[in-house]
Amino acid sequence: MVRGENLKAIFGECGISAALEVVGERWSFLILRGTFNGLQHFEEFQSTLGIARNILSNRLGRLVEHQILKRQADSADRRKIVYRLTDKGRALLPVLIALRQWGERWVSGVPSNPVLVDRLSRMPVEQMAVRAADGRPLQLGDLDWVDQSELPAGDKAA
Amino acid sequence: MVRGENLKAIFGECGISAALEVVGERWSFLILRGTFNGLQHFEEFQSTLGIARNILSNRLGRLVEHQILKRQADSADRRKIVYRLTDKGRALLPVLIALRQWGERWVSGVPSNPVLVDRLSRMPVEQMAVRAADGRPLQLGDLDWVDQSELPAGDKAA
DNA sequence: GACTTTAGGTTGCGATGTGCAACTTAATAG
DNA sequence: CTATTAAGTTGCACATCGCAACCTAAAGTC
Repeated sequence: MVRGENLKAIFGECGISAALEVVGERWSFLILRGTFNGLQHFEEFQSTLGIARNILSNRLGRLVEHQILKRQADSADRRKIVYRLTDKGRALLPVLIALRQWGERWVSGVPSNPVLVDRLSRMPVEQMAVRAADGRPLQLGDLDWVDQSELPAGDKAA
Repeated sequence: MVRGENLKAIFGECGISAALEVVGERWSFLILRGTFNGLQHFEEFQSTLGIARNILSNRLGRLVEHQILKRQADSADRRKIVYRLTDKGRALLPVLIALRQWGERWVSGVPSNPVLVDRLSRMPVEQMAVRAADGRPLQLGDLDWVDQSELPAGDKAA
């Protein structure tokens, strides 16, 4: 399966290109990481990330445009603008964590400190993995691409 | 937790920046998606992705340099060069799938066809999620960042 | 109320990155 | 032995990035 002539079909419809059009630019992921860690204001992003002001302005604008962040006036100080994650933005958490875990394991080598834990159990979260419906982690060789019509009826999409 | 002064500590050590230095450039993810879907040769990437030849050459070189792909001579045709995923490259699968699922759900709107299924059960894979040790999916509010030293002893890192 | 500082930008300009087309070099096919 | 294919490289135009300086409006300061 997935060889030769039908590659183009797969590629054309793939959600990855769609995602990258929205968050694929340099700095976008780092800005999002910032919001997940509590950054809210322009000057906070600028000083923490060291990004150029014009680029930051542009990226925040694009993220707002794509409804990944929302731009709100700060009620306490009318000079300030608060950038907050939307549901769409929050949904990027698995991507960010998968990227972080990969970077730790394969690039920086050491598990980052602080560690991400389950608030209740205080235990570190699992390694991100592609999983079967029963929770089994799947490797590349355990996967197939099939046409929607070939699915056993009534399955929810992945 | 994670407010104000200790933000910089978190950011500096975060695996996300490490990961992005290696795979954060434009086209890198799309090239990797290609390899996961079976692309192997320069001309295959070029014609399928529509990327400029000089950029493709540069990106493949960088991915090889970072040991995400390996460059092998094709035994059958000595003009051809085969680009293959290394273990480090294969380990990016969760990132790619998380990105794909997000793009499907929040950008393109429709689940992509073909669907990624478990080879054995023929059922679509689970939605990628950050999970507790017991497999429970965790939302942002269910998570905390803690210093390594605060962990109950003997936990494996996340 | 004038004066300074802070927040969130915008503008200009040089350096870097991207995309296209043409060229190269080596191996293979006819 | 000529043509074609694979995998690049080179030159050049154009877009994006990053830095520094500037701008505007709202707070704070006295």
